[in-house]
Amino acid sequence: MFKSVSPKFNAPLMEENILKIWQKREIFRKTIEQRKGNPEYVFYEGPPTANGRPGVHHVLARAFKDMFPRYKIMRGYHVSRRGGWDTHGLPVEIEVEKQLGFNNKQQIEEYGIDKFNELCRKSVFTYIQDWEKLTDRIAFWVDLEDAYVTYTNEYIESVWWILKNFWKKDLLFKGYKVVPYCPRCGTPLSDHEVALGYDDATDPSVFVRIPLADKPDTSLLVWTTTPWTLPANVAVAVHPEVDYVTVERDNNGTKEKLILAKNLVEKIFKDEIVKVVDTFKGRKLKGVKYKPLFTFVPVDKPAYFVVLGDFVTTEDGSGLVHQAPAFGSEDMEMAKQHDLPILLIVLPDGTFIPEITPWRGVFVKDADPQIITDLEARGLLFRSGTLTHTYPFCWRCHTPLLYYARDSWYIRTSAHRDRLVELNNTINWVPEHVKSGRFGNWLENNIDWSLTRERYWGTPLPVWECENQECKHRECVGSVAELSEKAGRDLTDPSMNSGRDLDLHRPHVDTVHWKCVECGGKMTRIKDLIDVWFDSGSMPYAQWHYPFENQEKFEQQFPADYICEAVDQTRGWFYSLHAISTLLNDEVSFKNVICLGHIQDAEGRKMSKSLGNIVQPWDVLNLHGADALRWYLYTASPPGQERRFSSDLVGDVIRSFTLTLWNVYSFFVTYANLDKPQGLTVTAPTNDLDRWLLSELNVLVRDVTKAYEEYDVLNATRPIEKFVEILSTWYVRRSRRRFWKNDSGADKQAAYSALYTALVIVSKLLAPAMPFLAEELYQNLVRSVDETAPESVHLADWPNVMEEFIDESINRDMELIMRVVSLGHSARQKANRKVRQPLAEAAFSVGNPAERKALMNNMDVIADELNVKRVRLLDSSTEALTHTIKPLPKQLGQKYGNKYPAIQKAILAMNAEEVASILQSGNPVKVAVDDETYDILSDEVEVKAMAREGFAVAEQGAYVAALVTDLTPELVAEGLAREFVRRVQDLRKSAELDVADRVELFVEASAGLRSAVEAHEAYIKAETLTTKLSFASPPQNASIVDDEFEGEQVKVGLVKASQ
RNA sequence: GGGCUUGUAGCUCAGUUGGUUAGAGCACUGUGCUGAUAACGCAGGGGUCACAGGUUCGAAUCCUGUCAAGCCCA
Repeated sequence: MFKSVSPKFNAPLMEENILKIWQKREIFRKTIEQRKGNPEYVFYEGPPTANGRPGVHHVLARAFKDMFPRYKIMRGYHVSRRGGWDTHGLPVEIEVEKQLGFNNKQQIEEYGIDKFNELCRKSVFTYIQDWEKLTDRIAFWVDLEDAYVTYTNEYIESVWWILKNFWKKDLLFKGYKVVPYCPRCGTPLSDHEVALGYDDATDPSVFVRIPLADKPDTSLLVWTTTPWTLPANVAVAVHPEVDYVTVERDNNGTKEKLILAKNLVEKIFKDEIVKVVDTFKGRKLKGVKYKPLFTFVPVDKPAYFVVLGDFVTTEDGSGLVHQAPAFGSEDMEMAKQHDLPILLIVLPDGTFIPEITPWRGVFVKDADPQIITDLEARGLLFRSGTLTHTYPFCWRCHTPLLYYARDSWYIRTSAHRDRLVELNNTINWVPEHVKSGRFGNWLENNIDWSLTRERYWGTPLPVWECENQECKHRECVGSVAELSEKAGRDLTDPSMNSGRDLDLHRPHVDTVHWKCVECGGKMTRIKDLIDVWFDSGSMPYAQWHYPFENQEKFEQQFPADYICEAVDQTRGWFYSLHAISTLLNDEVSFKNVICLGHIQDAEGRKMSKSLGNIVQPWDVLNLHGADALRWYLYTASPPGQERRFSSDLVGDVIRSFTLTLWNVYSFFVTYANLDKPQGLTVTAPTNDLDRWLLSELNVLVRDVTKAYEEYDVLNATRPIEKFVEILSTWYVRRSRRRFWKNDSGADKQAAYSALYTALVIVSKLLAPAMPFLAEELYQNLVRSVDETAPESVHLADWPNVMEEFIDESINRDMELIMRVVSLGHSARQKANRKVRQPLAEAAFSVGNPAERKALMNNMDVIADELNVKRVRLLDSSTEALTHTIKPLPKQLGQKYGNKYPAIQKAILAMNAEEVASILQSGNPVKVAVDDETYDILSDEVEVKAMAREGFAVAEQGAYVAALVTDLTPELVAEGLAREFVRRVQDLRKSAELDVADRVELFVEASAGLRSAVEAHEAYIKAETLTTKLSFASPPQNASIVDDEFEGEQVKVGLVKASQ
């Protein structure tokens, strides 16, 4: 009937087999095709770069990416899950540079951009097989055969189309950007490169007087470590909220006044006595004009006044910050805000321009002493010294970096700031705080998107400029056709392009020129590439080569219902997607997003190569399998939280969850194959356990479904664990005898049906999260008996909630039963009465009438679990009871506020029995405190009944279990019989008999035990499948056990009976 | 330096509008149960709820500050 199931469980082996089945039957393809024509559910794959090996953090993202499409497919949606690869950018170039032994851009240019880019193109897919293997093994179903690739001409053309669109809307513009720049290498450095080169440096530390324009005796005191930037000064920044002072002091015989931050006075003047003549907030200085220090370069806009900036600190310096927009990014921001002039007084080689006459051609750092001398001569120098601090150097040549304004192209995202925020508010973020927190704040403080990258392997910025310096006419190109038209030849036709196929990368695209329409000059592409994030953010359009092809496909696949990446993507992919779709379509590009936390090692440190604490995904997969790994990632902590990770933690999943489920499954199959039950569908269960199980099962379906709809991964998974636990430890354990029964009556059938239904539905609920185990169960439980059923659990429909089975009261009642049984066991333990020894009676006290009723209805279950002859309620009318009372702080505290402590004290001072009897009759108790009387109601005090004597008692809250522990000779005999059965069962097991084998027993026992065995012979024979029990010496071939218990001796011999 | 997040038992995590003695699972110890189980039941040890103030009758929870960790930005 069913394929027999080994109780041994080998996850990796099972999973490999399932992989083969999926592959052979093309299940993934079928999950897509089967739902063709149904509503679309759209998932976007954030493209990874394949030029590094995939790690555990990639498994994390891919596991979360996988589960919702799987769920939606089972709900009947059509989900095409297209993969993608991010193939451009600096990391790729750095790989190739390493390979070639290069360490600067000049070497690349000498080597040839053409050849260099070809190597980049190949390098991108170095590890693609690793990626494909891992993706396959963890069952991330994504279409990699038809994946989009960002370096293709088609992809780039779509990106160009988007840029042209922005150009037409005046959203693409040229400006300045201050970047860390190496004057020797002549190149800006990426953040990553800057981080490589920090070192200690000794720089000048200079305080300068800047006299006010209309009060020459008063100066701003300004501090800088880069005197060479002073000739480019155009403003001074102060913090609006910081206190500033004007101090008066003696300067070589004349009085002078200086303005500086109040709390820096002591630090700057040390022992010198200065007179504070005025104190004021920084904002009062706004707009105050001063005399420029230098006037080498004329300014074309208002300059030389005080501006307000939150970035100003009073940790060092003077609290007044000199602003040279060309040489500091904060300075540049201030320049944009206040429309300040930008004085570019340094050439790309790091020397001053000719206009700076005294120091023309001098390297700026070398000019520092001369500038200081000049200031001193003019009486503007207040103090000069040196300062040692960490400063970035070029990691290649150790030249100190300059912060330096370079031409840069921007997208005017700040013009749509409000819309970016509005649209973001419609997105469902998990966890929610990212929406208004990290991502929302970022949008609210949006600055224009700097696009330019001065590199080689990336999407070229499609802007051409007239070489004529007088003209500089610019055009943006939005398609290959447009470029061909301008160039006057079909760029896609190799015969017209020196035999070359079209390639939109450098250097080929740079060879396309045309005549300027304004002046007839030569149009040449500017050299810039664009930020790779623009590539990935264009993916909704560019993956389809939209709008040049696939318009319908695009319409159907935009926007995404769901995306998922780690939290570091807030300003990466999440932003680039959002910004592009907002500016282009005025729409969101994704509706739901799970933002994952990072993975740390078992000690909570981040995983890094240098610490050597990286967990390799394959180590975990080979040991525990993909399901356990996935399940761990889903259930361990909320998705947005960073999580500690180790192989051992994944192993716990197997022990605590997988094996429990496997054992239930194996149990079912074992017995079902013996009994061959007829029909396994559930109609109207009559057995209480079945009714309870099916009720819990459908609550589970309801809750898990709701959680999936809300992208709540924890609640889509953890409740299944809980259900499987009670399925195993309560339902199966309580139902065991129903399956053992010899007859095949209706009750047995019902038990099979209920358990079967639970297992099949669990396998479906599990399918999106544990795709392998779910399939294994489904194939055997469903497919092996029903060839018309869907071929795979992943082609099956998601289970519907059968509301008619849900009965909250039966769930509550069963929970109560479990609770009182647990208390009963506790009482047994205290009385030192083991469970095998039957006891006469257990009595309980419970919270309310409904619970009393539930207890009465389930007395047989409780009696059986606790091995007692009788179960009843503790009853105050028939036995002496004592009561305890406990005032409840929640109720009384909220009602009486600060009078609560006194009231509580007063209640406890009263006679507990009196209070209990009043409250139990439903009347309020009157309590007097400080001349006031309060009515205390029955639900404001907990009353607990306690049996006074003759019982072993255990309690918890309002619940009490009391056992009668006195033993009669009959009870003792029955206990001995059960001990005897236990020995025989052990013997059966050690003799490796089959579950259904019949045996003969030969017994030698001391007198007490012998009479107990005789008294319970029928019970013993039935329990142990014994056909004949004789008090005689066992034969030679018997399995034998000798034992002693409860003061009795026994020797049992066991022989398999001839049937 | 700024923003966001996190800090509860040896480990992984719950903890509701502030309210009884801060919980669960794993691990450990004891004990019981078992013809599905690699299990399971009961009990025990294990806590400065990161730290310091504040609000309150009452704070793991609310407020302020500090420390530590992670990410992003400067």
